[in-house]
Amino acid sequence: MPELPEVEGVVRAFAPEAIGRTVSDITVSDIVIESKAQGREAIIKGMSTADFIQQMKKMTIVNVTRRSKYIYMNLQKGNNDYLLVSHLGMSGAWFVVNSIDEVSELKFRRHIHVIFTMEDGGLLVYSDIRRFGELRLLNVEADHPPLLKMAPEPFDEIAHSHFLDLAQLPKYAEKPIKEVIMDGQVISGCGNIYATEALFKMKIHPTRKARRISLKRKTELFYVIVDILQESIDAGGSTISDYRNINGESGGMQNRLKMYGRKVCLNCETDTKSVRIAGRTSVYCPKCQR
DNA sequence: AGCAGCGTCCGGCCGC
DNA sequence: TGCGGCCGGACGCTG
Repeated sequence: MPELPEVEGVVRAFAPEAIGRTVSDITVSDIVIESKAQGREAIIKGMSTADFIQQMKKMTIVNVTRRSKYIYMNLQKGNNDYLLVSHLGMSGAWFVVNSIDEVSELKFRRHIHVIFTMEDGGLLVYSDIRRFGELRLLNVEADHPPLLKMAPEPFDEIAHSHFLDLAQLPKYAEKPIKEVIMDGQVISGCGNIYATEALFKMKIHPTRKARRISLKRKTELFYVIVDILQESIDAGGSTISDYRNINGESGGMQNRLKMYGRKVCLNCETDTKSVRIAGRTSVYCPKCQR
């Protein structure tokens, strides 16, 4: 599943392919059209399929950046600016191809839901096996208020003090630390994989209450998360389950994970345990993590 | 007002 | 082999 490092990899590969190109036409899968027609918010969020198709035509992609786990595509049409926000959910993937036959893996080719045909004839293809992803066309970021509530980028200077300020708030005091570090308003981009890794490295039990961790240890935890995110970016992200980079490329971080998905602790060979925190499975070593 | 809890968006995959 | 249940980012709704 794509977290911040995986999205960063997508953006780095996608941006040079997409910037400067103009959308000629949009094709939406029958499945999404039908789901939307029944009133569900399937992939295309906040507007009808017809409106999305109509508005996206003639849009020129002028920039592609990452914000937390979101891909932000700055668009222009005439004198107006727009923002297309793409979240990959559990299984979203972008492909830059000349024909959908070039989407080589069957399971991605079978779940192509939005095709952007560009004026030069090329295709920007959005595939999403489980349809948890989103495409949201906005005028400005503020038109979707939850985006404004995201924590700063973890690599920004202010991210550390922001993290400490929020993590010390009474409303987080009794929460499991893993839930706190996976809250995108506290620190952005840290999902299940990297939260699991950071807590293992810090030898902190995932259910430990936030208030039971000193300010000093919280600071250390913050920088461990940042370091792991950076290490993963450098490794090309983790290719787990349905995550692929542009055009199906895999990353290398999955081979460097020390706890996520493990049955046995690498430090002490104790069997790992798992517990559900905030609805998600959390793996930990009962001996190393306290 | 703010928040906890749950439903929603799904198909791959696992275990029986 | 067939099938029920599990899994999960982030938002929206409800109480």
